[in-house]
Amino acid sequence: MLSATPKPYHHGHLREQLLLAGEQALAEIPMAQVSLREIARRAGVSHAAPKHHFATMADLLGEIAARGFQKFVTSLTAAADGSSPQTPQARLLAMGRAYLRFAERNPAVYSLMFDQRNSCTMTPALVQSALEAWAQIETAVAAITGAMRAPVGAMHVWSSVHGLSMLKSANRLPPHLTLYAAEENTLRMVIAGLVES
Amino acid sequence: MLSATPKPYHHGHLREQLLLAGEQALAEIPMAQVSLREIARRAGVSHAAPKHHFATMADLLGEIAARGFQKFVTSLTAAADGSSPQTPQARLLAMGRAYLRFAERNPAVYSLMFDQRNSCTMTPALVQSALEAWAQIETAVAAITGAMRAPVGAMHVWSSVHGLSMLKSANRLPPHLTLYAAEENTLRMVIAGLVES
DNA sequence: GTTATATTTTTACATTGTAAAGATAAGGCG
DNA sequence: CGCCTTATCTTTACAATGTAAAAATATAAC
Repeated sequence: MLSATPKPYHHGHLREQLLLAGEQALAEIPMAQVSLREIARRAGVSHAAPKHHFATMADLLGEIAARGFQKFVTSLTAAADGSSPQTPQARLLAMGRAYLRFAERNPAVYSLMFDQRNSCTMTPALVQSALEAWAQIETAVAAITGAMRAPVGAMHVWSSVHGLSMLKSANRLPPHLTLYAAEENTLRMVIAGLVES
Repeated sequence: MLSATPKPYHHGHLREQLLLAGEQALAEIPMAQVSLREIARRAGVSHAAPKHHFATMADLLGEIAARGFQKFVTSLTAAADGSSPQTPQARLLAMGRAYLRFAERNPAVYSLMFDQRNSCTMTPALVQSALEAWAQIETAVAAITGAMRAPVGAMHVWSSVHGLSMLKSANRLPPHLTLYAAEENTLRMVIAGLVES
């Protein structure tokens, strides 16, 4: 009865194209203007076409967020495994820098990944990849603090970099700070807090 | 020609009532359902009535956010000046706890205060009260680190508590953490990072 | 009391997300 | 190949939203 053909019928790859169009829109226009109809427009289909691939807009955004988390995990891994022999601290520092860079380069997707307004659905894929990211940081922290203290330590680290990213993209940091140096110092303080607590 | 009467004409205090209705709505219903028309409904006026008091919905929300920052500053001050003789660390710890409590009790207003989507206007009042909050934390940090390092230290502290608040309200913290203890530990690590860096 | 002005309501419009019905093309099967 | 089922997309429709303009109404000034 059912064909398991990977390619859809008319458009080609509408589902994938909608995701790409959504990501493109999030990168190009202010978030408030990203609508389902706008995404459909960019994909070159009618405004109701997405319905058969995503029941609701929150589902589409949820999948975009999940994909964001995957790229995010990839970025952190790449940064951590970058230059070969490292101390655990240097490794965590590299991950922290990669974290901040990802948030800076993908502000809209990043804010979707940590959305406060339930505008994106918590699909299993989203939860899954979010937990992966968490585990990744927890592992890096464990190498410094030991497994016992890793959960709490990871929460400390994540809170700091997440908070800094959000404050920055929301323009809620006071103007008299030179950002780059402040970021580096924050990362150092976070790690110091880990070690000394 | 112009009267500087503080009380409006028909309704009584529509401007104030709209702000109250907005705050009430933010506290009672999910954020996605808070609309200008809903707020007008709660104030018992037509959907276009707000126009003469707030040019746009973002302006109304901006003023609600500004008021949020004012209450926020008040809460932090109260917590800091609570029990009389304190070490600088104890004082900062109390402020950190008050910060987390405010965010927990007013999640919608809090997320408006740090809005990512430009859904609220950056009125001068908003900027002003946000800077006050910042100065307050910076002062408390300066008592520990000295004025020189206070700006960077304040950024570290604020990032941590803000990040933790957001992660919590967005449900992005892993489930296996017992929250209260983790919060206390995070605050301790933040302060340790301040001192030892 | 009359007039000017501030405030609110009515009415209107473009846009949005979603639902349902209709059109279209692909695949299965004779 | 020809028919039919099914997946995909479009058309059409509807309720809700933010904003704008016009009409109505109450307050203040004189």
